[in-house]
Amino acid sequence: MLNGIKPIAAKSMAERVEASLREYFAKGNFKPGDPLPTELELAAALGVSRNVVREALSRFKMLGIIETKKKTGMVISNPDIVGTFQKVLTPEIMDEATLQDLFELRLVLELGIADLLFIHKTPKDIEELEDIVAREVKGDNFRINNEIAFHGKLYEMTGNETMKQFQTLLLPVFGYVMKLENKKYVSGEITHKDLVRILKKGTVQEFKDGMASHLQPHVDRLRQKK
Amino acid sequence: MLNGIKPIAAKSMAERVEASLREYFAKGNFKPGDPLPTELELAAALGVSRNVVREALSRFKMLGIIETKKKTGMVISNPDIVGTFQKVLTPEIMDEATLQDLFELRLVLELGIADLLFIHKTPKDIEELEDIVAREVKGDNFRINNEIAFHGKLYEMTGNETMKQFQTLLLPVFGYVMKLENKKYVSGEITHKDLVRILKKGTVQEFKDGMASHLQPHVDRLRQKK
DNA sequence: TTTAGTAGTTATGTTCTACATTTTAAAAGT
DNA sequence: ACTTTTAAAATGTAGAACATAACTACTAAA
Repeated sequence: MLNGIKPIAAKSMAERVEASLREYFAKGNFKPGDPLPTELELAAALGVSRNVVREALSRFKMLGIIETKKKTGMVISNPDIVGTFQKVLTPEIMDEATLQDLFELRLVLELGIADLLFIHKTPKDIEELEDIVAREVKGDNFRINNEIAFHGKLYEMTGNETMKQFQTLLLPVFGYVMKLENKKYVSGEITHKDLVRILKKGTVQEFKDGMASHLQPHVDRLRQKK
Repeated sequence: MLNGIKPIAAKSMAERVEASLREYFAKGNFKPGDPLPTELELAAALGVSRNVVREALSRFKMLGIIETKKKTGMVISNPDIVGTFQKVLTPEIMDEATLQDLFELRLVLELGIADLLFIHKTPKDIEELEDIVAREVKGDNFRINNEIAFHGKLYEMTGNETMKQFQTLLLPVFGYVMKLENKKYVSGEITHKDLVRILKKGTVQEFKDGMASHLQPHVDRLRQKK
C-alpha cells in the first residue's frame, strides 16, 4: 500500500536550483543584457551554498543563456542553440537506436524540403549546385564528401538558418550510420545532376518525385529493417 | 596590426575541463553504462580543484551524458537530445526569426513524413486517428488542440522516438507563430479526415499529395512573405 | 583643466577543508 | 549458512579564504 507515495525531493540541489532559476528567468521577462543578482544573493535567497548555485549557473553558461564578467556580474544573453546541440550530438556516445532515429529525421527533412527550395532558390544558388555536381563527375562518385557538399547547399538554400545549422549537426550522424550499415554510400536512379536540372527548369512536384527517387534506397532499407 | 593576436586562454577552468572531458569521452569509446574515474581522480589528473571538475560534470549531467550514483560513481549514459533542446528553447528568450525558422522546420518534417508512416502504420494506429478525427467533427473545427492531437499521433506513428519528442517540442512554437500571424488556424482543401482515409486505403504518393494540399496555406504564406 | 596613475571595492573564479549521505562490501555474530 | 553490523568509498553540500578582473573615485603631475 504505497500508492501515492513519492520521493520528497530525489533531485540534487543543483538540479532544483536550475529549475528555480529557469522559472525565475521565464517569469522575469528578461531581455538579453538584463542583469542578474549576484551569486551570493542567489545563494542566500535560495537557501543553498554558493557552490550549488555555481553548479546550476555553470549549466546556463554552457547553454549560452547567461554570460558573466568579473565585477560586472551576470547578464541574460541569447542561447546558442546550435552550439548546444553540437554538445549533445556526439556520435561516439549515442547508442545505435538514437543514431538510427536521427538518420531517419534527416531523411524526412530532405523529403519535405522541396517547397522551401523553390521559394528561395536564386540563379546563383543553381550555379553553385552545378559547380558541385561538376566536381563530382570529375572525382569519384558517391563519395560522402560530395553528399555533404550537395545536400548541405540545399539546406543552405532554404534561407532557414536553424535548418542549415541542423544539417551540419546531422551530417556526422549520417556518415556514421552509413559507415555502420553499408560501408559505402548508395544513390537512387535520380542523381544529383538530375536534381539540379529539375530545380533549375522543372516544377516543385517533379523535384519532390526526384528527391524521393534519389533517396529511395534508404527508404527501402528502412522498410526491410522493419 | 593586431592580426593573428588571440587571447591566450580566456576561457574559464570549468570550460576547459568540459572540453577535456568531452575529448576523453570521445576517444575512450565509451558505451552507456561504462564507469568513469572519480571526481577526485579527475581533479588530480587535470590539475584543478574538485569544485571545477564538479561544475563541468554538472553540465554533462544536465545533458544526460553522464549519470551519478553515490558510492558507485559516474557512468556514461545516453544523452537526452530533446530534453536538452527544450532547455535551450525557452520561447521567452527566442527571437521571432528563430520561431519562424522552427515553424518552417516543422512544416518540412510533416511534408516529408509520408514514407515513414506507411512503413510503420498499424490498424490500431488508423483506429486512433479515426477517433481523433471523429472528435474533431463533433467539436469545433480548426482548433489548435485538434491539430496537436492529429499531427502528434502522426509523429508517434513513425516509431521514431526522437521525432516524436521533437513534435512535442515544436508544438508550442507552432501555436506561437499561429497566434502571431493569423489569430486562427487554417487548413487546406484536404482535411484530417481525408488524410486518414488515404493512409488507410491509399498509396504513399496519394498521401504525400494529400499532406501537401493540407499544408498548402502555410506554404503559400511563406511564399508571399518572401 | 586634463590626463595619467593609484588605490580601493566588488563580483566572479578557484582552491581547500570538512562533513553529510548513500550504497556497496566486508566483518562479525548468531 | 544467514542475518546484522560496521566500515569504506564515492558523490552531495557547506563554508571560508584568497585570486583575479574590472569599475570607481581620488590624487598627482603635465
